[in-house]
Amino acid sequence: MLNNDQKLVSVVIVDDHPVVIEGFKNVVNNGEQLVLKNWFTSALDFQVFMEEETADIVLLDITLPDGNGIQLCRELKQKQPQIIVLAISNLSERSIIQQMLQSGANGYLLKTAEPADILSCIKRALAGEIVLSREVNSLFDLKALNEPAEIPELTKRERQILNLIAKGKKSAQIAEELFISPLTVKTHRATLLQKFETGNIVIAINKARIYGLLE
Amino acid sequence: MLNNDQKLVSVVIVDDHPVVIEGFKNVVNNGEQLVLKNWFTSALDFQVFMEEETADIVLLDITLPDGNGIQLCRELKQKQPQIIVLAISNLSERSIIQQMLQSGANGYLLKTAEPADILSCIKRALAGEIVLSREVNSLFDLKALNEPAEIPELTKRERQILNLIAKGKKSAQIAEELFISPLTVKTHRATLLQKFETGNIVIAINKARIYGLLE
DNA sequence: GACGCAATACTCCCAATGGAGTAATTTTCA
DNA sequence: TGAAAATTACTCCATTGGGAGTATTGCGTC
Repeated sequence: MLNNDQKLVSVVIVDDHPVVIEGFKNVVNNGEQLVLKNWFTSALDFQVFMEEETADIVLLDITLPDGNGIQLCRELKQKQPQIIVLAISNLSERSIIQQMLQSGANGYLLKTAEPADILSCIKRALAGEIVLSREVNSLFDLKALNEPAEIPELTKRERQILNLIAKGKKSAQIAEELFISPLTVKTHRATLLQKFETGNIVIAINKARIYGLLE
Repeated sequence: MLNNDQKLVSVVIVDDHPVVIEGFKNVVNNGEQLVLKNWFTSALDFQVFMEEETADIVLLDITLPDGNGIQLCRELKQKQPQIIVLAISNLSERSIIQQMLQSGANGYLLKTAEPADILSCIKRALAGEIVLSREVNSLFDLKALNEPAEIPELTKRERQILNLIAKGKKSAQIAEELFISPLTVKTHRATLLQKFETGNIVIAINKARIYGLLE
């Protein structure tokens, strides 16, 4: 059902699950004027591609094995602000949605959203709207989401160590694995507790999980 | 590429993400003789359907909003042992794969698996093999996965305390909250570590989460 | 009423974690 | 190239957690 007087809209998908990409292919193919330009299962490949190329819409998973979507979105929007970025995620935590929108995303879609809902969001985002998929919309007020929220910014090493802690490894094991002193692990651990504003590593892990900083 | 002298293989998909279902539709449509019979985004709907109907293959997500796949698989296999159940999941935790296989699943696929890998697994499962997707296979030895694994049986109090620990509360806080001695909390904590066969409470929490013992 | 089990509470001892600093070296990037 | 940030490593001290054991009370149930 192509409308000849409107140009095609190119879409790029970033998600570490090939099956999810297959799913979005279906959704995109059912959308008017939408053409899938490329897809990626890693943040790095996507970044390399975006150095040279562009797209009209990027569907961006926020939890990727080699990077976090919030950061990715921020960087992309700095270089190519005209691109419409729609975050896709499992998480309906208020703070992470906030973070994503404040990083310049044009919308936030849950992976539990129906294809029709996704297409409607894409269409509205193209028209300049900031969009939330239905379930997110029913949970949060878009206006209220514009208050500032602080997700701690972790360094690579800190994220790496937090992930190991979250897997149940002790400082000594982590030190051995990373060829550093247990005392250094202790330092990172302390920094993590500070950044998450808690004195309990289990709480830090929980927050990190919510914010999508794990895995 | 249908082969007329072989009958069609009916597939049912259970996953709470419509996009993932769309993806599996693509994968199934590219498979020889595979026909998608139905799909569900909730455990309950699936169970109701399976009371009256059957299928050759069930692709079963293990994390569902209203149930856990391990239990679902066990129940399904009791009623209809001929059905080939392939678990699909994000988790590559040894213990959960073990648990799934011991609940009668015919295989375990990661959501990060490539479509070709998934089709190959389906084909081999149809031939009677117990299959693991490529990445799982490289991590674990199938034989080793057949050692018995058990979900620990927790008492009410233990589950209650584990939940509080998982929320990041310390023994002292828990004691205060439950009007018991911190030493009693310590005893329960020790019992939990024993039952989960670990010396690290984070690992106990992770296992409990996987087994659906939390919240 | 005897038995099993859950829940309670304690002992001693040692290892691990958390709090608060200081500081050198290496990487990153403007 | 120079400044800022990240990574490394340490000190001292207090609190918490983990290992191993013992023991009492109370509640179902067979």
